[in-house]
Amino acid sequence: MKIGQVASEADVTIDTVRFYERRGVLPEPGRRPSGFREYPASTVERIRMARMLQNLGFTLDEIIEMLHAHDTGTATCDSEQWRLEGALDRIDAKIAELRRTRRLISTTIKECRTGHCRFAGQLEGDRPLSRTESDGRGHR
Amino acid sequence: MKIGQVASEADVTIDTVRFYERRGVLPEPGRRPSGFREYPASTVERIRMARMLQNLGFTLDEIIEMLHAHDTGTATCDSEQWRLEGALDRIDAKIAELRRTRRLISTTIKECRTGHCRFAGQLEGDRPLSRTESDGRGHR
DNA sequence: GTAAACTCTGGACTTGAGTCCAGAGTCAAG
DNA sequence: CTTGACTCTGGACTCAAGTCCAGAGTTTAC
Repeated sequence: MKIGQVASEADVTIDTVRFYERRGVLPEPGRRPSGFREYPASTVERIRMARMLQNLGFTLDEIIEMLHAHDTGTATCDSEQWRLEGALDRIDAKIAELRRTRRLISTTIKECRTGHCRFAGQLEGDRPLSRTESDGRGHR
Repeated sequence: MKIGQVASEADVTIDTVRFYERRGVLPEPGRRPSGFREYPASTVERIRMARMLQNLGFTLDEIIEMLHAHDTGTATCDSEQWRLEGALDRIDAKIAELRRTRRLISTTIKECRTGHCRFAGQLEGDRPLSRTESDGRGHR
């Protein structure tokens, strides 16, 4: 596969594919005599996996580490080495954290409903300032 | 509270507190006659909440939106308006996505164990086309 | 055998989220 | 008081993760 096809199937730009190569997310692909990169179909999966992990808040460096661990672990694939599993631990940790945060938000909402908002006094309540200016610029 | 105390209790730097103010995560605080910012204790909670959400992969803009929705909803706190709940939906969505990704990784690991790694052929040494065919165990 | 579409390299640019001064004023403990 | 810690502003800087060229070569469909 040429880079364009890989990119479109993995739903990223060509630039991103090349960037991933520079960063080490993807190994250097083979080249045609013309210099064009030639990818195995599996590259699409690899990119998709990387994007998923990124979406979940992992940095490229973490992802590179996971994939690299996988790559090298693959050498002894049936051993316990395959550390892509580290990703599972991380994901479990993240899920747990999401649950905690969810509970906290839930609580916060209930508190607010009963008039004990823990963010009270941020704007209303203590009018001191910030609400006064009418530039409407608001936040964001 | 002065900025330094807020920062240390929320476990961020003073610069971050001021940055959050510029971005709108925090409303403009009151000032002492000297010009020093004066924060209500609740600011610490607000920052902690923001950090938690960030940790989970939400961008500052999303967080600002959630908090702002909360702030304005607060005015009618017992109404249905309180859209911080949007955060709950997002968190639920994220948990669902984490689960899906977890399953995918799990599968990938199993595949590899049985010699059908979907990333096969990425490393050099990859037999020409990543056939990853049933040559038995992983690879190499 | 041509266009149109694709790919190459290398570097510059962007955006998000901070981080780091410098120079000057303020606070609080002794 | 004085001194050392704290705070102010505004702008420059960093780092990650892309994104966007320009100018030149390659492939493919007609």
